[in-house]
Amino acid sequence: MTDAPVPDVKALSATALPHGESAARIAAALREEILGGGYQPGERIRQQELAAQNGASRVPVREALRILEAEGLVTLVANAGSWVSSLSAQECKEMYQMRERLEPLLLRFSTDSLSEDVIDQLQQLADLMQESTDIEQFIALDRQFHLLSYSAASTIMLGDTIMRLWNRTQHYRRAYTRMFRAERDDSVHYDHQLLVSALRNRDAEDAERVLASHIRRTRLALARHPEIFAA
Amino acid sequence: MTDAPVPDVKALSATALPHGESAARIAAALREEILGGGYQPGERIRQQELAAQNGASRVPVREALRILEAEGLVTLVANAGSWVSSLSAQECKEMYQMRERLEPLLLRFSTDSLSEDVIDQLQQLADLMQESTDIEQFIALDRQFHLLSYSAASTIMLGDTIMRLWNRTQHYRRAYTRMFRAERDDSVHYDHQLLVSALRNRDAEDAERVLASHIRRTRLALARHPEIFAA
DNA sequence: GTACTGCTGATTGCATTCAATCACAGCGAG
DNA sequence: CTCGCTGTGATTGAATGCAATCAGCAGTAC
Repeated sequence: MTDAPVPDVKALSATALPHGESAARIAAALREEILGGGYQPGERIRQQELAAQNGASRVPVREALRILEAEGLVTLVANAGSWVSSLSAQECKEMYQMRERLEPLLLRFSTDSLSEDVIDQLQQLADLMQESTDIEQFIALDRQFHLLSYSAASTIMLGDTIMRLWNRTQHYRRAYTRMFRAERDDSVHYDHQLLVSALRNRDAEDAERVLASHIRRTRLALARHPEIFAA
Repeated sequence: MTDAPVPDVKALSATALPHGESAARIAAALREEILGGGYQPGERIRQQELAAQNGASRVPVREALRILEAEGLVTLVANAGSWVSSLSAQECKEMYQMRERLEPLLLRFSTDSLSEDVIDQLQQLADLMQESTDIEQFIALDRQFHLLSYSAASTIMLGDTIMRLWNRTQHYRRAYTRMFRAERDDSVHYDHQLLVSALRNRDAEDAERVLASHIRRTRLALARHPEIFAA
């Protein structure tokens, strides 16, 4: 009972995987789990449990937790444990203000190099989102849309920082989306369409402005629903 | 010769320090060492060595390296080793562009809450810098000046991100400072004086503009000296 | 002389093991 | 009944030891 329940599967996957990537792999798995909603903010993470799930010992798990701590997704307290990070309304607002200034910059870097193909894909994603009824699907499409619009930018830290901002606010964006659907606010979709137009015209200036407004609008909408951050 | 040369001191400090903070402590020590110029970009970091220096085993050292990797100060490659991260001219430019957009925001958050005392200190630091002849001292004062100007802002991720940007570019700022002294460029000092004035007037708009120009000017100056990034 | 192969030492990656710390239940005193 | 104390179980922190991997070099074949 104290041993792993599926030792054969564990051995199978362990031997198939390369030596020297455990920490990164575990971190990636946990990250996906958190972003996907499998863990709630404030939920405790037990090292032993994670180790068993990934067929590894606690040492690489601890390294993985350090990685996610640095990304802000997990909070570690010495001798106490680790929890999925949660945000206050204030912190979330701050991150949206950062996004408001950073993402237009990344978009500018991307605009000129975007292929027509990718812009077509963006158009499709925007249309799909407008017709989407499933919340999880909408969340995924929205993320895809924006990240794809940045995909032609070859940056190091800027893209990375923005990814962190997206990840840390992911849970609250999901909570907000539930509200948004109730309120039937279509401005999000208009923003997306305007963005695609600006990109097609290679008008970086306009694209920056539209994107800044888009993020700002979301920030203000979030501010109107402080109940999301009740914790 | 393979053992630690000062086992007594090691034991002394180990027992005096709390249990459960090793990784953070080692990370902090290595961070200071890198920022202080003790390590050069591209220099290799050996786990065993670091462990011996800090009187710990390699396990917390590995956690510390993961922390610094996430901060961008260290680069890890599986089964190969870890090195102090180095930047290309392109990456450095990118980080300065990020700073150009983010730091004015942080300064805005800080402006209203800065006490007159702190503004006086800023004035003193600006004056000291102008008279400073030692490069290391100038670097330290400049860092103090800007971080102090942000000190009244109570942010979570914004301040953190900016600190990372400062840290990752620290080595190249040091290299640039050597150039700057040769070129006798005083615009840096004028910027600082203008910044103090704006803060004293509580003119956040003006402070933002001055700071953005200040950072932009440094970025352009760095771009004129690509030889700094020869690697 | 050059390219390839196998070996050796050094270094990293991870599992195991033990020590330190904390949370909490149960008990007793006021 | 409330407050404080103590002991036990659970959980984390870190040291040790072994396996996996890599870099460099000697030796050999061509």
